[in-house]
Amino acid sequence: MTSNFSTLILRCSDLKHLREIQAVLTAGGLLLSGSSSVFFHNSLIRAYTRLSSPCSSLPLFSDLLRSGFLPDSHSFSFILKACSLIPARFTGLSAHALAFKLGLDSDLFVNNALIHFHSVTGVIADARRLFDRSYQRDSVSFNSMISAYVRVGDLGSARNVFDEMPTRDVISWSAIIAGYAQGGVSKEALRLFSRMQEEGFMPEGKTLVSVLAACAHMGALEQGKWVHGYLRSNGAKIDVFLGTALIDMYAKCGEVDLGLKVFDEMPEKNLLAWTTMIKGLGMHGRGEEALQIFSEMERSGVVPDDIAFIGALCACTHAGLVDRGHQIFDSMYQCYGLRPKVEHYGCMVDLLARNGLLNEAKELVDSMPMEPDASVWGAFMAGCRFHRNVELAEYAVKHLIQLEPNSSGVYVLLANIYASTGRHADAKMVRYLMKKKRIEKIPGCTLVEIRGIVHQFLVGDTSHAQIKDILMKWDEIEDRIRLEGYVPNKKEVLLDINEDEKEDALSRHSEKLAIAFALISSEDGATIRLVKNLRVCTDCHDATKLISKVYEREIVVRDRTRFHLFKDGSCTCKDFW
DNA sequence: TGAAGCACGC
Repeated sequence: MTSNFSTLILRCSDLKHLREIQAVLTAGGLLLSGSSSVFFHNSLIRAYTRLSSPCSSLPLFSDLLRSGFLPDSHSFSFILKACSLIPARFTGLSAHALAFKLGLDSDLFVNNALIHFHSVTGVIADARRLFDRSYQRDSVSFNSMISAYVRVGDLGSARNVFDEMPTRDVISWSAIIAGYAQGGVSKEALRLFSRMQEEGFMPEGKTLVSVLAACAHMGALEQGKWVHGYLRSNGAKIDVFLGTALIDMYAKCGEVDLGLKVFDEMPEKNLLAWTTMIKGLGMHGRGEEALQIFSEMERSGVVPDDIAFIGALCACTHAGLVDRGHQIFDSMYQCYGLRPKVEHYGCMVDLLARNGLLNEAKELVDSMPMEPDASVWGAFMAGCRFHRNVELAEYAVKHLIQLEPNSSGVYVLLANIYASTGRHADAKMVRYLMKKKRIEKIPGCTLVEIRGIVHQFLVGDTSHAQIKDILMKWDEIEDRIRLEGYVPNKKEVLLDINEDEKEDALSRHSEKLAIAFALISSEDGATIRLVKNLRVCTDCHDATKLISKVYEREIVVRDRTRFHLFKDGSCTCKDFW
């Protein structure tokens, strides 16, 4: 009978069924008496945790203690897992104390569960102490420690543990790759992924989700496609995690239509999948489609959360859909009882300000129920720059500088506004202030993938092996686009230099270096894909439009916030960004 | 028995 029930519990795949089994066991008096009592409690605790209901596990553990039976090492490892998931620090600490009293804390499984529990709920030093003192260790102990460091963003320590492991397994590799991917160190994540394969490990779904995130971050389309192909050729089931990661990768690598295809083929979509698709379309300026998907999501019964609303509002911003933005913003509370957060106000201010409704944007900022943060003022100020409104920009700057006194962005934006409206003395003053406060500009950086290898260019970069050819190519490009009407736009050059030098500085923007390199290194007619860390500057935007025409190339540029597709001399952003 | 994965804002 015991084994019958245990099989039932083990195979149980839904909560309702599990509760029914528990009721039968209780009614039959099997839970609180007899030799199988501890065993049944353990199985139920484990099953509830596995079915994502760890809160139902806690009372079972208390019942076990009250009944007078002594929990065994299984009980402790299962309840600690539940406590890690909730997370329930107090119960976990009590379990730790009891395990210590019973001498079970040195058991390998219990100790590993304790390492995990402490790393999730407490101080990482506690987890480390348990790891260092453990009587015996296996790969799980090491893996738990790696992920503990990854969780707090301490990649150096995670890597040390990884390097010290006597034998690594797929999970060790997945954990360290996830760490680099989450920390934005995408290049190292991809490098480790190749090393993992060289050492003969087969990646699993969870590994590939992290790899795809790294590809998305870097704009490494070829490598991302390789992962997709790998999944297909292995007949792997694309679950909601992998599907979402693929959609995100395709969208962030400039191929949002391939993302749509993955999305349509997904048998099951959760809120994250919908949100990723909405945001992906929005980034490409396809606001109408994004909002259609948003409505479809609502119709399918998935309830949007505040992040989904950010996606929908961003889509309105990139497509200039002011009225729809207002409707969606209002529906947050009216339809779902969600109070807009400061981020949603930020989106609305962005939407209004970019569309020239600066006064309306200012009214919204002034009437917000919470203090506007730097992103709200930043959005407002970007709108002021776009529409060259110096007075309102200065108003924004006063607030922005208080909130972010050391951010270079504010100063750069302000100096650009002054320069572009002819107030050169003021622009100079801002530059002087930056120098005095030792605020450094974030250097512009552009990535370009050529045949699966990602090359990086910084502004004024001369470190690339082919830099001579690249600069020569730029001279040729500039000659050809000047014939089409290109005039270097010196207004946005911040450096305190003469006019000729300004042109020189412009021509060394990382985006131009990357395009010149791509033109040398890729086949005629191949699409060029760039990823930038900042927003595209006006001069690069003008130049790129003409390059797409003269060289008959499609150029896809992902900047800090959205995509630009340059083709035949124009851009999908309609000069609006 | 245990350990690893996805969306937003800058």
